[in-house]
Amino acid sequence: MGHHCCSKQKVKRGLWSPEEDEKLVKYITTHGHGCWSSVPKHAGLQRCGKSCRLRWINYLRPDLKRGTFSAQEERTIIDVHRILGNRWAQIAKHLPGRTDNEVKNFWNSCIKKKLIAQGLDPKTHNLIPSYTKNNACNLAQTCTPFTINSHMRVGETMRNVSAQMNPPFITLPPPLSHPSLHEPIEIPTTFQYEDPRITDPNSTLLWSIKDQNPHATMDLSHTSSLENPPISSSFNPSGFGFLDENCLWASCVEPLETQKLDLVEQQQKHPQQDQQQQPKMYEMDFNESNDEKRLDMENAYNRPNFDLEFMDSTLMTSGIYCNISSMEQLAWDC
DNA sequence: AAGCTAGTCAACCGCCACTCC
DNA sequence: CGGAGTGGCGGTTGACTAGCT
Repeated sequence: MGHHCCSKQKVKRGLWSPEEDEKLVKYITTHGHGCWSSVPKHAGLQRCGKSCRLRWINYLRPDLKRGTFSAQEERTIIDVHRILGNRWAQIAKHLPGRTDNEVKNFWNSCIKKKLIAQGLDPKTHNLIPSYTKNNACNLAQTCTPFTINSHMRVGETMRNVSAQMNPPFITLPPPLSHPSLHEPIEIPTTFQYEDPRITDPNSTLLWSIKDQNPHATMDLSHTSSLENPPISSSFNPSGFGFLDENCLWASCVEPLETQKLDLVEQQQKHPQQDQQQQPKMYEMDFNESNDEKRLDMENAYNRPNFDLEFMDSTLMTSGIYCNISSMEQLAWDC
């Protein structure tokens, strides 16, 4: 059963001959495709319009790159796939000269296997539980969903904004190496953001972003809330982090997890004192029972104004994105 | 050399969303 | 409002090829 336009006419199927290609290219370059259903008739082809369209888009288009994917392209595919999932057409928009079909094939035939070989679930980019159990890294958690904890002090009160973002929304890169396989990328475990507008050092607002690796924690000290996304950022070539007119990112040596461990130790030593003096760390992880919040995130993702800059900064601070322009281009397709 | 297997990739299929009448 | 036509997309298939036995 074919498409509507195919059912009415006797159409040829299978591989295209050079003659057919020539006819199609000749017609489209002179007339444009216009209505695809009328293309085969005008071009003298015994194909359905849909087949012509596919052939043009996937093979005959003059701006196609073809050839093997570069390491950079592979990284881009993995990184965008981590966010968008199997939205091949959207992923392909980040790869000039590549088609969704090409990206999809490359993913299925190559990247997918590499991720599996690294013990990563190609769908979620999280560690596969069985792999984790057998892995020497001895991760206590297995496939913990990506979590954002925002500890915000508003006046004298702490307001907690926390969201769990199950894949495919955002996950951080795996703890040991990036799955692109071409080159290992060091992932900074902690980030500290200093807002120049905040003069009181005690008014620090914390964001922690945790992935499956408890040691790969991103601590964004006082950053914008989800409702107020960070201002557009630019890549800081000096190292991890970003510089822009309103934000200053800097990598921090001490992982948040270490800080938490210190807290635990101090709590054990001075349990009562601690409750009063230590900065409160409210945890409100959204588990699977909290579908409503998760749905909100999904809706937010599907909205045109989805906070891509937040994702941008999230990925960039993870050190996994080398080409910021392509991340900024995410703005168009959601 | 022949047969088998796995990988690659072009093309198809089926579905959905949109537009037009 | 609903159906037809169309474009677009993701999943899947199958032909082809390279490598191995």
